[in-house]
Amino acid sequence: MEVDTLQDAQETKNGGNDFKENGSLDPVVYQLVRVEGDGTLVPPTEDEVLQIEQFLDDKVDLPSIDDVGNVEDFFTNDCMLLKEPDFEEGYSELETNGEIHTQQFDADLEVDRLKPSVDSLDIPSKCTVDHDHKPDKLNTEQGDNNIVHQDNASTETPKSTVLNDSCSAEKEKTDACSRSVNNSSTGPSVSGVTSSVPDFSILRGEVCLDNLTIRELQEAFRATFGRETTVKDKLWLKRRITMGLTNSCDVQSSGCVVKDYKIVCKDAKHELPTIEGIPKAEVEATSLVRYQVLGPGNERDTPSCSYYRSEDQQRSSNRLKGVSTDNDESEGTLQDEQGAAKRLRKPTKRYIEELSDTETLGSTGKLSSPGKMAAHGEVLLRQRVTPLQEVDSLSITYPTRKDTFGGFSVHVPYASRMRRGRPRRNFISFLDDDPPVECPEVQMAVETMSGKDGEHVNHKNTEKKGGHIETAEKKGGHIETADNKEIHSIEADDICRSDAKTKTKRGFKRKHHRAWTLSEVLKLVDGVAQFGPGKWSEIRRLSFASYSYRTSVDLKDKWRNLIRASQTQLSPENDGVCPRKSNPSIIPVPPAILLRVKELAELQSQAGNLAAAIKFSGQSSKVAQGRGSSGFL
DNA sequence: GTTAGGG
DNA sequence: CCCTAAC
Repeated sequence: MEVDTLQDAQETKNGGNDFKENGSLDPVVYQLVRVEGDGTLVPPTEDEVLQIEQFLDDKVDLPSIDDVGNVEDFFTNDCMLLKEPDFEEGYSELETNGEIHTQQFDADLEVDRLKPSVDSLDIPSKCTVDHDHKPDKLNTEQGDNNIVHQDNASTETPKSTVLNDSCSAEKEKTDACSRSVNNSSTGPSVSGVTSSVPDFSILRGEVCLDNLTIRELQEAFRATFGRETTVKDKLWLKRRITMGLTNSCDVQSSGCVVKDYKIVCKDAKHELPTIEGIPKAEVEATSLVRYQVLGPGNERDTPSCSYYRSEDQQRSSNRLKGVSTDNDESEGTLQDEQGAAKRLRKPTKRYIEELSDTETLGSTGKLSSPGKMAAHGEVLLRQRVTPLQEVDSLSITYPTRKDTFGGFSVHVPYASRMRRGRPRRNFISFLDDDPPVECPEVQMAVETMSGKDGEHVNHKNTEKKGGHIETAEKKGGHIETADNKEIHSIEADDICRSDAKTKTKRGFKRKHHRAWTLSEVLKLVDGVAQFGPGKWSEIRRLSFASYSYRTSVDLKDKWRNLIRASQTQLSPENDGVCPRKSNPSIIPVPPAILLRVKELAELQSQAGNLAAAIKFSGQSSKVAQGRGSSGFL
C-alpha cells in the first residue's frame, strides 16, 4: 500500500510534468521543501533531497527491497503525520518557475484517497496542506522557534523558491490553470474541486481576523487559498490566512487585521503588501530567502526543529498504534508522554553549533563516537521539556550558513540543518537497507585497491543473487557524492542511536544489528588487503563510504571475527563444517573468503613478527610500515 | 579521533 | 555490538 502510494506520488509528479509541458515549455524543476506544522517551510537537507529523489527513482524497485517493513515504516512514520488534517509536516515540491506544484509523496495522497473531500481539494498536485495540529499554546510554551526561512539566495534567476501556502494564495489567481491541471492530471486525481467561488468579499474592507468566527475564518481561508479547509483551529486559520495574504511565513496568529486584502498587524511590526495584483515575479521576490528570527511577542519558534522531529515520531507511533490524535488533543498529553520518557534541554546556541559541527564532521567522513551521539541525544531530549525555551528563542539571533540544495543557494539556519538529526528511523532504516551504489569515486577506489579487481567485481555481482540481504544493494543508483552519503549515513547512525534508545543505562539502546553481507565482507577483506589491518578508518572511508553505518570499530570487530572464523572453520577438524549450520538464515562466509582472510591474517602476523623482530633488533621499521603492520605498540 | 582488546 | 584504555 505504501508502495502504491509512492507510485501515486510518481504519477502525480508525472502529471505535473505533463501539465508543465502543456502549459509552457519551461522544464519543470521541482524544489523540495519541508512544511513545518505551523506552515513554515524548511529547505530540505541534501540528504532529504537525495533520498526523495531516490524514492522516486527507485519506486519500482521498492517491493523487492528485502526489508519492506522499513519502507512501510518510513511511510507510515514519517508521513502518517500527514494523513490527518493536523499533520505536522510534509514535503512539497514547488516548481521553481513559480507554478505551484506541491507534491507530498505519500500520506497526502492517501489523504486524498481516504478523504477526497477534505483539504487538498482543488490543489492540483497535492499542494501540501499543512495543518498545524499543535496548539499555539504549545508553540508558545515550547518555544517552537520557527525561524522563518524563505529561499532567497538564488538571486540570479527568478526562480527563487516560492514557499508554502503563500504560494497557494497566488495560485488563487491562476486557479483556472490549476484546475486544468487537475483535470489533466494522470495521477490520482484530487477530486472534489470546489465549484463555488470563494467569498472574496470576506477579506474586503477592514477585518480583524480575531473577530471572525471559525466559519468565517474558513471562508477567508478559502478566499485566500482557493480551497476549503476543515480545520477549526482559529489560530491556525488566522495564521495561515495571514501567511497567505502576506506571502510570508513570518506572521502572527493573532492581532492581525485584514484591510482590503492587506494584513495590518496590530503591533505594526510591518505592513506587508498583499499578493493581490502583484506580478508573479514580485511575489516571488517577496519570498526571498530570509531566515528571520521573530521578535518578542511572537509565538514562534525556535530553530530547534529537531524537537519536533521527536514529537513527530511519537505522534506517528501513536497513530500506528491506533491512538487517535485530534487537532485539539492537548499538547499536555504529548508532553507528559514525552516528558516521562525523555529529557529535554533548552536549545542553546552552543547546542545548535554542536549539531552543526556534527554534520561537518559527518561530511568529512568522521563518525562521532557513541558517547558523543549520546550527548546529542540527551540534548535533543531535554530540549523538549524545558519550558524556558522561548526566552532564548526570542532574543537570540541564530546564525545562518549558506547552503545549497536542489541547485538553490540558501541561507540555512543551523537549526534547520539540525533537523538532520531528527529521528527518522524508518526513513533511515529504509536507506540503510538499501545503501546507494557507491559513487564512481568510491567504486574506483574499491576497484583499484585490489589486485583482483575483476574478481572483486564479479564477486559483488554474483553474490547479489545469492544473498537476499544484498538484493537491494545495487538499487539506489542515483547520483550522490561521497560526502552526502556520509552525511545521511551519519545521520542514520545518529538516528539509530538516539532514536532507538528506550531506556538502557545511558538511555540508549544498542545499535540496530545489521548482519554483515558478503559484499561488505569482501569490501573489508579487500580493504585490509590494500591498506592493511588496523587502518580501519581508512578502509571505512574508502571502501565503506556507502555503508557508513559500519564504523571503523565495526570493521575491526568484523575482521577479528573473520580471522577467528577462518581459523576455526578452515581448520582440518572442522573442515567443511559450517559452525552455525543450524541457523539457515545466516549466510556463511564462503570458504574462499575465509581463506583469503586467513592468508591476510597470516601475512599480517608475519609482518607483525617481522616488525617486532626488526624493532627488537633495533633496525629501521621501514619494512614494518610497508604492509600496514600498524600493530606494534 | 582512532585503534585495540575485553566484555 | 558495546565499552574503554591507550594512543
